[in-house]
Amino acid sequence: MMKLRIAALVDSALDACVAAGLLPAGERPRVQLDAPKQAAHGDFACNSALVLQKQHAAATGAQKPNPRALAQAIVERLKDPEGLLSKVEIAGPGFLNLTLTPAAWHNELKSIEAEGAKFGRSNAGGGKKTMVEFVSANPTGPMHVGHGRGAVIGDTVASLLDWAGYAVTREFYVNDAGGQVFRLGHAVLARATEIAQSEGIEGCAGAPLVPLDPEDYQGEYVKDVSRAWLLSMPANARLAALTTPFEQQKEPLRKFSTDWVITNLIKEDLKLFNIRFDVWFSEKTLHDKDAITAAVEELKKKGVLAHEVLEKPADQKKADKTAKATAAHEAKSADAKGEAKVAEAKPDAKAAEAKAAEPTGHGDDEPVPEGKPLLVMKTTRFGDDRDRPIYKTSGEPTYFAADVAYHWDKLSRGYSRMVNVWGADHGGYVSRMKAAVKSMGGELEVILFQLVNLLKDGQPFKMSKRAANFVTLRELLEEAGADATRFFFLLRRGDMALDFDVALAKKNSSDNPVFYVQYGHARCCAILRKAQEEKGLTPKWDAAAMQALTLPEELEIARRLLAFPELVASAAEALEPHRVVFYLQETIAQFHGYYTKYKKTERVITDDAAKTQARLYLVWAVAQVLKNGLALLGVSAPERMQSDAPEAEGETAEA
RNA sequence: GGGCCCAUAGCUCAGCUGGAUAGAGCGUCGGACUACGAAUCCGAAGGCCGCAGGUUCGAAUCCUGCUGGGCCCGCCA
Repeated sequence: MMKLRIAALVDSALDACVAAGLLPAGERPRVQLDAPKQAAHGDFACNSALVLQKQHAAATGAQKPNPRALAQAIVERLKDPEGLLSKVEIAGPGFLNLTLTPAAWHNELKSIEAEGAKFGRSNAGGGKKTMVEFVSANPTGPMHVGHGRGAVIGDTVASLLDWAGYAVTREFYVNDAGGQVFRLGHAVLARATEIAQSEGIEGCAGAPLVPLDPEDYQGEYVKDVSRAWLLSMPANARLAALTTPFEQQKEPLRKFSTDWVITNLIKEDLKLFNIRFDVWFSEKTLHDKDAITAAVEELKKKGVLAHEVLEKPADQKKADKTAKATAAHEAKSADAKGEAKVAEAKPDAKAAEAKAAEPTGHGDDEPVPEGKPLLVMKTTRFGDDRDRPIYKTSGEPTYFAADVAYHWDKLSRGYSRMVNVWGADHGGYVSRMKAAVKSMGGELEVILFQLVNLLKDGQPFKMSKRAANFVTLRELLEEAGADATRFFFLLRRGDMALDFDVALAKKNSSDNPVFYVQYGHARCCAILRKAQEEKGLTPKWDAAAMQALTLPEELEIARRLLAFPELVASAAEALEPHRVVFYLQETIAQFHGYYTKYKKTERVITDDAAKTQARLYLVWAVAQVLKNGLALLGVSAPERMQSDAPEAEGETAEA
């Protein structure tokens, strides 16, 4: 990377300053080069003289720091054996403004051709074993929009880390243990007895109705599971299954139901999104192989466990809390970490509030006996505000305990970097889990993403027929298409709430950011096509011809394209995929500007062979970088845009 | 009551881990095609970077305290 080469030059100039006694020996902040906003400030601005002004003063015995003098000393010692620099200026309080020769950029552009689809990758991560755990939706129902955002952020962060040279594993933690999955099983049985009567499925006659419990999952999809369950067995076995008490078949029901949901709902949706997981990790296997007791043993050795009587949590507005809990439950919120609720209409919250007022006897948990000591993890020592129980009064492990065991497992599998992607509503879980991982000697990074507001032409968007309160992810995908959905989910920083306008996402015009970028790519392709068809020209890097790239806009584009690998690396480090989105938008905007400005005077394809060859290569390079960036985001880069004919509704699909 | 996140142009948001005169899109107003894709571009107007302190060569960025908004605060998962 060009920046690193220049930084190295400055660094050795600083060494020379040390040798001359102008700076103290030893550690110093690394050389930082910024891309200046002003073109007049050159290609890179270096602040070393400002950063080191005090050390300089101390070493030279000067009364007052004099950054410009230091800058001067650096410039005098700056060696440039390759002749990369055309101008070095001291500016302002003591910046070094460095300008490269056009030839330096021309030569560097060759790397885009050399690396092709890999341009943008680096080995910044040094092959470090890294896990990104994301979605981890409960296998109890369809994914909703909040899961979608988590899925796209997680997948793209994983890609970013991969591009930045980490050895990445994408993992889905399946919460197939605990109370919720049995509620699904019970719902499936109950619905099956309904269907057996209403749909006259063979071999079911005479089965009594099992009533659906108010705590069971109410969604329509449960009937699909029930139907599949009945059809999965021979007709002559159905009546027996329908009449066997739930308690006696809860485990097989659980298994069938969660498997079905994962296969037919979750995996299907992820497929539409083009997301593949490397590992599906079942929570149940942790229980089955006693991983929790094993993890507890480890924690004991580390001295982070204790027996404690837990106090009731601090006072809260009770009415409010009950209302919320009910509302959330209504919409099925006892979900694992992939979730961020879709903004829901106020009326529902109101309804829930009203509901909470009546004594519905809703309580999915038995009263907890107080005053009994429990085995807890001392997470407060690591920044949590409350110690967390490992086992419930009933003796069962808590969800937290399983998660601790799970992360212990991750650590023992050798993941030194662990990233989890959670919805903002799990914010309260972060410090606890970080504390737990820290006590086990690891470090956990958590990306918390905020909720999604679905809009259509600025108005709240509603459509769900199947899942009472939520727009499902699949509905959104069918409405907006995978490309637009992915792009829109990445359009904002994760810690910002996101307004997702479905109407905008479908629009074929430049106010639709996905379209804008894809169109830009297609436009470049159109130029390349024309050159091929009319002149038989193929873009390729040619040292002699490249000298024809002299327009300032052309060099700016080159500089921007060549900064792509660095951008990817820093976006990966910050775990911020939205940076790639902005980069792509800005890059293509710059190209459009250049193109329009010169379309009458300095066209790409002319009779000037060298200019044509050089510009063709530049256009090709723009397309290649856009293509790579879009690939990184999981969005297609079409070579032609579909015409906006009124009947054409579909998504432009291209790999 | 406590914890996490957010506050930047009329609206929606960037701001590269502390750099020089704070940027983009939408919206408003005014312009540019006999086409290598006008599905685009150019220009203008628009700012107390929520408020008040602090840190330093230098703050939208870091620290503290306020104000306003979101999420959360079970032995549930």
